[in-house]
Amino acid sequence: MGIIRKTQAVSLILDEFEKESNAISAIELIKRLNKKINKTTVYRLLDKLHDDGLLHYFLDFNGVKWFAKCKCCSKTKHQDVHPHFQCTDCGNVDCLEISLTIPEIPNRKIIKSHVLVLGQCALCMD
Amino acid sequence: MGIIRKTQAVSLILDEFEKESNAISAIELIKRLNKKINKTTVYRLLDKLHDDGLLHYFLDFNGVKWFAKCKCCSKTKHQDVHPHFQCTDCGNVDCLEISLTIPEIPNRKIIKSHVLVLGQCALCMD
DNA sequence: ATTTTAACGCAACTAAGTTGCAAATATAAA
DNA sequence: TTTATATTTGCAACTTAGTTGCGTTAAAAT
Repeated sequence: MGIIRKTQAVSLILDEFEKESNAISAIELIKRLNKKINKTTVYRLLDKLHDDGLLHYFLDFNGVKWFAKCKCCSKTKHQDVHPHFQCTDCGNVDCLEISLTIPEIPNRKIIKSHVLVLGQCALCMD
Repeated sequence: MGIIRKTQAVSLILDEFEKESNAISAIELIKRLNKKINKTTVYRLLDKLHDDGLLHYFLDFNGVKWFAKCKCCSKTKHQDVHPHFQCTDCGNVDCLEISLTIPEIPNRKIIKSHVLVLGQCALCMD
């Protein structure tokens, strides 16, 4: 697919990711842009932005889809393979700036892996 | 919660996990036991078996719930923290017998983590 | 300015899982 | 071994997150 036209909806979504350093769930984004963009469009654009390598996504502990800006992905390959962290208290999700290496596993060809860490973030810790 | 009565439904579910060494998705289990147990009951019992430390569960790349026998969990603590592997071809999921250590992260208290690996299993590799 | 084609909004749908409640069944008590 | 009590079950209806089809709107190419 890929983005072809720079529409108003595309800018609105990209704006949200500009002013937010954390990841944003699809649900949250739909809430924020409610009345401005239809949820179908939000889902479709998130997909396209992912295809274009502008965003990456992952599922949290509840199976909900979260999106975040890619720092080093191209249209062809999503290089951004880092763990994601979800706070039990505030529910916020962000990308961890560490890289984990999954060891080779006999008799299996690893394609990719997802690491999701659950815990308390700095703000919720005390 | 916890299992209190050894009912027919409980035995049927435990049987499925006896004859299957891999993980089983809730959906698959409901299909297999269709006509024998209602899906509400299946979900409820899976929850209870999890609470009792007999099963552990995790979400796959599609956000679908999978359950597998615990090898070393108690009612109070789920120790079974190992990666899970999903095959792109056959869709089967199983537990990897390796343990990964998530490094300490500054300013965060880690509670638990999920590692999900996607790839090809031995049977689907050639 | 007109045409072409992609993007959008809406309503209706799907899939996975949950909830409330009455009926059935297991266990405890008599 | 029957009766009483309480847990389990099945059913239908609901919820939540996300998807699909299609007619309309809006970019952008001509």
